[in-house]
Amino acid sequence: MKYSIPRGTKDILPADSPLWQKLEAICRHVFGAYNYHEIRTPVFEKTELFTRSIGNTTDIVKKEMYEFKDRKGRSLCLRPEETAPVVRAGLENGLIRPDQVTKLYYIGPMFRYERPQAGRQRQFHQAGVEVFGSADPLIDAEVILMNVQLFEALGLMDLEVNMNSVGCPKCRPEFRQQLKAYFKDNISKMCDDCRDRFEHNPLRILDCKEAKCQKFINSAPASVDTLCADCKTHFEEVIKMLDYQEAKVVVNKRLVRGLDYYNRTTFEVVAKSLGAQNAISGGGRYDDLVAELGGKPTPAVGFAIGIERVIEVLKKSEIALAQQPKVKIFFAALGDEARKLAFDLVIGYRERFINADMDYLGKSLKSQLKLADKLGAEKVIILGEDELKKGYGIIKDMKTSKQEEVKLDSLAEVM
RNA sequence: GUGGCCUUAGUGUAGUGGUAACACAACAGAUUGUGAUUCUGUUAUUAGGGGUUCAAUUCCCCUAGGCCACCCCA
Repeated sequence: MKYSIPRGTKDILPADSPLWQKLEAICRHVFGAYNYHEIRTPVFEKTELFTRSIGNTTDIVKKEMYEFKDRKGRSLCLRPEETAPVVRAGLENGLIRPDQVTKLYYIGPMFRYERPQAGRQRQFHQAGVEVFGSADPLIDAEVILMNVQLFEALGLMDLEVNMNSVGCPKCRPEFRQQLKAYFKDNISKMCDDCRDRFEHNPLRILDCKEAKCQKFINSAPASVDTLCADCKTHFEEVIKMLDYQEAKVVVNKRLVRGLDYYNRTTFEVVAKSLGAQNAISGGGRYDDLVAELGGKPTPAVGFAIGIERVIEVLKKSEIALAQQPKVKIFFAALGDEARKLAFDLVIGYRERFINADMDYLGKSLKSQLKLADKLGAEKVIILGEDELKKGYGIIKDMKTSKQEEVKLDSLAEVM
């Protein structure tokens, strides 16, 4: 094959696209019910937007960005995530204001230069929401509940919703210190990755999967125990609201999120059926990002779902696969005269938005009927030279195989 | 970026150091204008490049891609 698809990307073929459409429609439906409005931003942005927001030390920025220079030498990046672009767009267009609540959602492709694997591609799709302007725990709860409702609406089962609080710039340094103090003595006995994390990002040690590290991690201090008074109250309020709504959310003290901008509430939903890359959505609060990107200090919360991963779960669980549209009426014509008439009639049906089709290859009647059958046609109109001469066509019901003769001028009204 | 497995017709799979098999799909036909069945036929120089050999699809190396895991993340 001379041309093949770039590594880590996938074509979404007609067999799958109805499922995508269904998923997107349900996202819009649920987000709409919570009064979120769609925003669409460019797939590329100035590189600096991402280095500022996501954090210079994260893998995303260090080695996963599709960066390029345009013809004027400006450094641009294919977006690896959409929170920063939404903040940028919201600020630039006056949508985000400290004194009002703004609710936005987006659906679209993201790009990260990673080694492909199950549930991980270089171009993948996310649907996400962002709320700006409120620090109220109700908003944290609302966003989590909306996420849960979305998955329920899709019929997903065996999900686990984890949440945690990572504190704020006031109390997180304290937690970091405690962690480093705790691991200091034993870090030499832990894995290479953890030793690296100890230096650069001690919080990440908490979700290491190595057995030899686990025994030390188990009794490590938890972020929720070192929260400052404000963060603690906030966290408790969120939990209270979720309990009140009977949401099945589990507090997971080990949950750490990768992006630098998160503070206080973080959460993620994992699907047990998926394998290593099993997080199907993730998000949290990021109260300092808007100011970091040049706006007035404005609290915010958001999350994103990984569409490919959700699609995988949907396929595995055999949840009602959406159907391709089927042909309602098919015209089998023989001879130039008849084909011309058939074309005229087909167009007429289509103008009324009735799915109609015909043969374009000059096939035999037998082949045309075979095709009609394959397309799932309900009715076939047979137009042969003999019929044409006599001024009628044959209408055949493909289910019952019954045929009847119908006058040509009433063929436009069969369906 | 690291590691393991893999790469044969449209799809899914056999197989052997001597010039490729099966299933499904697709297309065509079965006395010439009627669909799901049945029968027949048609459809591949075995990912690309290099090497070993009289000879490679089968052995070795490289490249590309796929799958899976680590890292990380949705």
